[in-house]
Order: sequence, then structure tokens, then C-alpha cells
Amino acid sequence: MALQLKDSKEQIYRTTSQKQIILDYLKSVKSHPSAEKVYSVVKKKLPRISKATVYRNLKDFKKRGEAQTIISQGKSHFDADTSSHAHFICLDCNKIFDVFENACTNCSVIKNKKPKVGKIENYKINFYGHCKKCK
Amino acid sequence: MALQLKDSKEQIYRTTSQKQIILDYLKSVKSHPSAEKVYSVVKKKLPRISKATVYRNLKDFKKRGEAQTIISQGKSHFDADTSSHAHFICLDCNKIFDVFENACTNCSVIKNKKPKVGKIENYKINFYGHCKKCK
DNA sequence: TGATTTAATGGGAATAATTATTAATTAATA
DNA sequence: TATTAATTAATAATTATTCCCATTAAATCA
Repeated sequence: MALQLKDSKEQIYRTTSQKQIILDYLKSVKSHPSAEKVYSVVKKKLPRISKATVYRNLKDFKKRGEAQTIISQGKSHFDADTSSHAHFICLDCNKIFDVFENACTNCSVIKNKKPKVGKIENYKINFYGHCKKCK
Repeated sequence: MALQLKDSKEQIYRTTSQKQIILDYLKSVKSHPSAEKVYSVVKKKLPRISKATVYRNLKDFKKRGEAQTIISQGKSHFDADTSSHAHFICLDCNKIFDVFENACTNCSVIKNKKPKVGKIENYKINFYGHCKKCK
């Protein structure tokens, strides 16, 4: 007998050590690492892991709502903290910081989620400036 | 006699037809075109223009504050309207719309420009959702 | 537990956006 | 108009990311 219906559209989600180690690492840091950085760190625990596996899983985590991305320096950076918060990107050192202070949650557009052009599902706020260390 | 001091750090900014036609096009639309789109349109007026020239100038416009970018679909999209406004990106058709309605300008973080992590120079707000046409 | 099914991986090639290089061109100005 | 350096065209190089596919290994059940 089939393990699952042949005509089922949804795939079974399998847990693998690769997935778990990638996600564990992401959850353990607040540095917003790039895919390349995740790869180099995870490679220490799983020396045979493929770069494609890292990219594929990071993308999947995002789709599943287990991570979000911040684009900086021409590449994606990942954040496993999906709670509502903004990001601050330093124009000098390029580090990415979390901003939990009232990130516009009281603004009418965000509250209503319906600007003239459509209906908001989610949003991103990025601040650019000089971090404490750099200035 | 030298046209400018040899030890001067700053370059002279020269007006070229390429620059003007690219910027004129950008200012004439509110569609937030990608570099590739700008290239294909400008190419009609300047058939011999190089893709590198388009990319170089778009980048320069941004640096000089004559344009801003919105990253979507893995590439940069350009907007010559540098007034304070947010963007709405449709998750279905991927079109980018301007949102001029109260884009969080009253939020304390943005007003004070000083979250805990540093000093804000500028910021970007992107909304993601479904536009009028798509839903 | 072993067999079966198929999702996930590894490794490398492919793709796409952007940047670098450099010889030739041209805008600004004396 | 001649000079000088900024800009361009053309193309090669780079970089981040995705695709491809043979192999591996979760999940399930007999």
C-alpha cells in the first residue's frame, strides 16, 4: 500500500540533520549571517554538506515562516527571529542590528493594512545609519 | 595650466547625453524599472549605449541622491522620486507601487532618528501584499 | 526488522545580476 | 582649438544563487 496518496499535492516534510543544524545555528545567533556564512559554520559540524543544501533550506525556512531575510551588500542575510521588529544596517561596518523599539506599529497604514494600492500581508522596515561603534 | 588641481580628491561631474536620457526616463515613469528595463528603453534613443553605462549611472544617481532603489525579485529597481514614501510590492504580479500615505513619519524611532543601536540617516519601508488588480 | 517510496542531499554546472577592465571618445575649459 | 581627465562601449570577470541528477536516507508499513 502506498505511504501517501499519489495524487496528493503536498510533499511530506522530512527532518534531516542538515536542516536541524542549519536552523539551530540560525536561532543561536543574532548576527544575521549570509548564506555563505551559514555554510562555512555548518560545514564544521557537517563537513560534507553542500552549498545547495544550505541555500535550499534557508529558502525553505523563509517560505515556511521560520526565518526572514534582510538584503544587504547584494546578498541575503538570515534571521530566525520572526517576531515583529525592524533592522538597522550600519553604513560603515555593514553590520545588521535588530530594532525592537516601536517599529511603526502604531501607524495607521500598518494598523489598517490597507493603503490605497492594496492589502498588506507583511512589511519590512530597514534603517540605515551609523552604529554606536562606528560613530 | 591644469584644468584642476592635481591633488584634488573630487572628480568633475560631466553631463553626458547618456546620463540625461537615463535620468529623464527614470523621472518620467512611476513603474520602478529594473536596470535591464532602463537599458532596453534607453537603447531605443541611444542604440550604441552599453549595459555597463546604464548600471554605472544608475548606481551613481543613487549615490548622488537622485534616485533610490527597491530590491525585488533578486534585482534592483529604480525610483527617481526621492521624496519620503514607502513601497508596496505585490506578491502576485510583483509590481511596485508608491505609498505616500503616512509612512510611519510620526513614529518615535523615525522622528528621533536615534534607536539604541545608532543614528539613522535614512530608512526604507516595504509593504508586501496583494494589489487592487490581483485581489 | 526489512522493504518500499520518494524527499532530500551533494557536487558541479548553469544562470543572472552586477562590476571591473581598458582602449577610445568626448565634455569642460583654458 | 588644444588639452586633460572623466566617461563610454565592449566584453571579460565576478558573485550570489539556482538547477540538475544520480545517490542517499527519512518515514512508513508489511
